[in-house]
Parts: sequence; structure tokens; C-alpha cells
Amino acid sequence: MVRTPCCDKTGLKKGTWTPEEDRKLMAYVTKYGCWNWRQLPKYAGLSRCGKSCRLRWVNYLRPNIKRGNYSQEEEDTIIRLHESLGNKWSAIAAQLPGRTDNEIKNHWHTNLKKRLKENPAAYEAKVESDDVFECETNQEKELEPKNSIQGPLTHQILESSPMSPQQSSSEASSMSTDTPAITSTNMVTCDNGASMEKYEELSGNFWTEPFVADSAYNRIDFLAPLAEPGYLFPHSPVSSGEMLCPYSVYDENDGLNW
DNA sequence: AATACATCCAACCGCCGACCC
DNA sequence: GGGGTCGGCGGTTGGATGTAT
Repeated sequence: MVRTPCCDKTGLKKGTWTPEEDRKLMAYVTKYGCWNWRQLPKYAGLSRCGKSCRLRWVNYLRPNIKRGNYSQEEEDTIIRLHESLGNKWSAIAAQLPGRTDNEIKNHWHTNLKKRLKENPAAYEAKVESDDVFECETNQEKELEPKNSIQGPLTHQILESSPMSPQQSSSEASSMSTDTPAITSTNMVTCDNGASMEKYEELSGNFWTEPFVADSAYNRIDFLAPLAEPGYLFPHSPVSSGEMLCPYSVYDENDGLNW
């Protein structure tokens, strides 16, 4: 069958995302969830392909993204998993909460692959110890719920995350590391029809009135939730006082730090 | 200071499987 | 069962940034 392109090639912006686009996407997904990536840009007021929006959210904007240096432990995990799974980056990423498949893939190609090429002995040593690791992960698979989002390393890694020092592990475990869905009482989840219905009840004319970040947020500074958690998204994870952004967007001295 | 080169990583592209009608 | 849509994945690219000359 012939696939239609995921987006109209004309009139859609490509390339690096601007802070304004990030803000719109984040505001929209945080508020309404990812009910339909293809339609989302239209309602969010973005001139982007839905795929591009999804990628941007998943790889960059979504909560709990860990950025920056990889710990030795994380690198070891990537090496082990790559040996057993191959280039299944999403599967590897599932074992490293906070890391995206894209980021792991990049890290592999830019650092680990090169390093292992230079020092294959170290690679062999890691792979040999893989037997024990696989045994552990199999046990964990059996113990874990099938749809469990958190990987086995969640706890230790998130605790050491430099991204959100104020975030407790319980808070972290309440948030998905893998799905863009923002699950809360009045938010839409990607896969839960019941939630959608619930949301419709609460939002009223959402389906007939496109969300336009400009109009919705021009009146209230987008950063308001950071200053007053819970004001804009009373039932969102933000309401507990967490930072909305996965990375620092606000600098006390300079304002926006995009 | 200017230029060339190397490296990194965000984003795009095309394909695939799941799902729906 | 076939056609169409969608989300997700892995490979690749090219712009941004860093380093060397």
C-alpha cells in the first residue's frame, strides 16, 4: 500500500525548534496530552509535522529527561544491552529511565562504539559479566507488571539525576518516563479512552475549539506554573511543586534560559 | 582573529506493525 | 481481507559547537 506522507510537505516548518515552539508544544501536551500527534500541531498552533512534535516531546521536552554525562553504570548497561539486544535502542532506553533511545543511540555512535573499538578487551570483560545481568533482568521481567514503565534501574538512576535535585523518588515513580501521556485526573492519556471521555466532560468544547497556545497563554505567562505551581494545571504533576521543564528554562538573572 | 577541520547531537526520513473501518 | 491511518523505531544527515592550526 502507498503511505501518505505524515505531513504536508509544504508550509510546514523544519529544523531546529524555537523556544516559542517548545513553549507551545509543552503547554499543549502538558495540558491536553498526546491524543493525536498528527492533529496536535494544528490545535497547538504549530506549523510542524506531528511526527516532529512527537519526537521533540519524547526526546527533549517530556518530564524526567536526563541530560548530560552518562555515568559509568549507565554506559556499562548500554554496552551489555547492546550486546544482547543489538541496535534495539528503544529496548535499551527502557532500561535507562530518563534516557531516550535517540540519545543512547547518539551516545553509542559518538562515544561507546569508538571507545570499544580502541579497547575491545574492556568490551569482552563487560560482555562476559552479562550472564549475571541477563539473569537478573529476566527475574525482574517476571516480577514486573507487563506494562510497567519504570525499568529496573529507575530508582538508582533517578536518585542520582542531576536534573531534578528536588524531586523525590516517589514523585519520580509517579511520572511516566516513557510515555508522553500526562496521567492525572483531568488530563488526556494516549491510550485510555475513559480518560478521554473524562476529559471531554471537564473541558467542554475542547474538540470544537482548537487550543491555541498564544491565546491561552498570552494572558498568563507560560512560566506562571513555575512560580505558582498548580495555578495553571491544578491536577498536573507540577502542582506538587516540581519544575515543569525537564531542563532549566529559567535563570534567575537572565529570565528564559532556552 | 580567521579559517579549517572534527565532533556532537537534534531532527528528519522512510519503513514497519498495530489498529480501525 | 484490503486499504488507510497512526505511532514508533532505527538509520542517517546536517547544523551547531568545539578544537586545532
